[in-house]
Amino acid sequence: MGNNSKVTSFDVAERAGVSRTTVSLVLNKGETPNIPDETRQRVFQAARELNYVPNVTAQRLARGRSGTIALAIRRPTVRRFSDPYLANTLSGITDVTRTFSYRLALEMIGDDANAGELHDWLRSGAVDGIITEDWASADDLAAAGFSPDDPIVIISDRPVARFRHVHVDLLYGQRAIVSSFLDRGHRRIGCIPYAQIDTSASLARRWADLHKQLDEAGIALDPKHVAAGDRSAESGYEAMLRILRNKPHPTVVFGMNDAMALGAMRAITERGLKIPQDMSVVGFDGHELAALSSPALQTVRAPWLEMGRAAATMLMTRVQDPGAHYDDHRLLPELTVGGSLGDPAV
Amino acid sequence: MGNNSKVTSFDVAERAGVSRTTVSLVLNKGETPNIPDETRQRVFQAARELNYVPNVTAQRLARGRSGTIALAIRRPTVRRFSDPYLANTLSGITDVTRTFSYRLALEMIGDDANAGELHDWLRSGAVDGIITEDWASADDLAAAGFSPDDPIVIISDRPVARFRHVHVDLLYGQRAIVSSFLDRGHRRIGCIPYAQIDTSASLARRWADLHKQLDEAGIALDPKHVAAGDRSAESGYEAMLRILRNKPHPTVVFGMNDAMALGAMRAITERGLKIPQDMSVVGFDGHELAALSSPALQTVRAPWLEMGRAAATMLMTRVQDPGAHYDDHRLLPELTVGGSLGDPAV
DNA sequence: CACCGTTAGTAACGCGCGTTATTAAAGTGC
DNA sequence: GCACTTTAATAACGCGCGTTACTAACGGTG
Repeated sequence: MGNNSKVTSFDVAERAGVSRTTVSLVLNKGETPNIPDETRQRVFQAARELNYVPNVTAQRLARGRSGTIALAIRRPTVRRFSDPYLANTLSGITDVTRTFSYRLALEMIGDDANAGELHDWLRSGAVDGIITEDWASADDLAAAGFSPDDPIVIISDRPVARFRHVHVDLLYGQRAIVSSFLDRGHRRIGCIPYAQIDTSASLARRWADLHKQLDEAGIALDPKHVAAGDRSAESGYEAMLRILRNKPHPTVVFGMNDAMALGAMRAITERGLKIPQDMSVVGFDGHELAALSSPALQTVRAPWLEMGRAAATMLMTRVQDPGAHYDDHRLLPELTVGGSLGDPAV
Repeated sequence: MGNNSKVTSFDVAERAGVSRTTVSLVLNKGETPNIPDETRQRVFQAARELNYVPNVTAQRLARGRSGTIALAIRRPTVRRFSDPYLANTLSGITDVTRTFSYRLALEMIGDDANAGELHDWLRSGAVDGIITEDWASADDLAAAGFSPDDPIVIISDRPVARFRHVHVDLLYGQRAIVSSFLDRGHRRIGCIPYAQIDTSASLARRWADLHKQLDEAGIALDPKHVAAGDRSAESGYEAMLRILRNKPHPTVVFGMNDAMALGAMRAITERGLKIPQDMSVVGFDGHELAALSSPALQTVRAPWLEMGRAAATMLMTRVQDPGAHYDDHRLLPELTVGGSLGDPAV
């Protein structure tokens, strides 16, 4: 319906027979001593009649705040997949921003993203704070100009010195799942890692720690038992087919995310092998469908939802009060037992 | 590191020994006739030395554009699930916004969301355009003040008169999947719909059309063969258990999304029934794991990624040129054949 | 020398609103 | 009736930048 052309606070003021200042005071301040109720009502009515909507850009400029935080997700262009990480992280964050009346800007940045871009983005005033993830080290951020006092929260798989962060201890979770099959005596270990390991600090560390843990157990990964996927279930299926081409087969296969692990299960059973009698499979993520496979996939549930909430809460606290104290936040993945893991086949 | 306090274009101008106007011209206009190269370089250098980053809020105010589009997702607070819709829609949209150097604001609005909020949001100048979804009718939007000329793109399961929209013909897809089992002679139909049917126009239409299609085939749904879920696989599992409590069993079960259908498959096989010999299952969505179940789930793949791309492209075209012509866009889900559908059990 | 086009650059306004400092009028106490 | 406080409201500035219209100096031309 018409009335499209901009209505400004000036128009409201004119109609209410007051000054723009008064309009602004009435509309923004809860209780202002010097404005009698009668005047307030006049302003409200004028605003309503004109269907006044403040220009938020102007408000942001005047207030010096954008009322927005950003989530900078590092992610190669991957698609056609179902994503527990994204869906739950976003849910957790928006839960919090909503209670603060803040908006969320979503930025998908590439693997090659430069911390400097993030810093400029913050300095540009486009956002009041940033949640970001998966940096090799806080040094990258410091080098880009970030100070620990800046409104930035880092989601990381390990503690981040000095910076605000949410520590989701994926290595702890991975150790748990790996131990779960090592403890049963598995020695021939198959693995389906991500192909893009070198583009993600977190994946690189998981990969390195896996080797370390196996080393400690006196086990070496046979390259023939390793085939990478791209995070999709389909790729896990294909990777498993490659692994199955060589004998002896591994006695257990570790899919580094649940989707790939589930793909692997499919490949294994298609070959006529029984899980877990002939071969065990374990995953990592907490995909909702992991519990429904036959047998149920043994995995660890990563706390994506809680992570999103924690990161957003920490950031909003900082945004509202620059001097706010913060507590380190560590979240632990949780082992989920499933029938896909059994004793090693003889 | 240091240098934190705002550097404005005024500072750059001062350092370069020119006026703010010149700075603005140099930094924004590709070629400006009246500025000799020597001056340009001085400005660039001053900006670099001062580490100048323009205040985007001020730019937005001056330019009258926000450089941002919004995705308003209608979604009840559901969590801990994997989401092909969200992940792929977002991928599709950000693909496009990136090429236009636009930002994406993500707004999770509730079932109860009012189109008026969206309209105000647009009028507030916070965003230059909106992609939204799942409205009962364009009348809701028109009533809220939206005009067909406004920069809004509606994602819908049916054509939307007058408004820019991407028509993802879910009913076409559903008809295809339903026909696929009707044609095989199935008459006792089980169904796992969403519990929140009445909060979603699209779900309500799918539900209504399902009845219509069954009617046309002379079939009525037995209430004992219907149990609702909340979209999660877990809920589909439980719904299926409820359905299995009554005999005779349906010969086929239609899970209205893949996650629930996969949950149902699990419940069925746990009861010792064979799929599809004893009972068939079909789904709807195109979940990446549907193809990997045993047997593979027969379903229809909804084109979420293409939908995101199409919607964003259409919106960006409108944002850049208010008078731009647009073509209606219709996308069809695609039947995916799987072994989970067989002939009706005797 | 008067005229004029060109070059190089800037002053000034506008974007729409928040906020501080100030004014004008009305009320109070003695 | 005067000094003083309270009430009611506004003028004016600032946020940082884009853009238009205008100026001043310069160099050529007849």
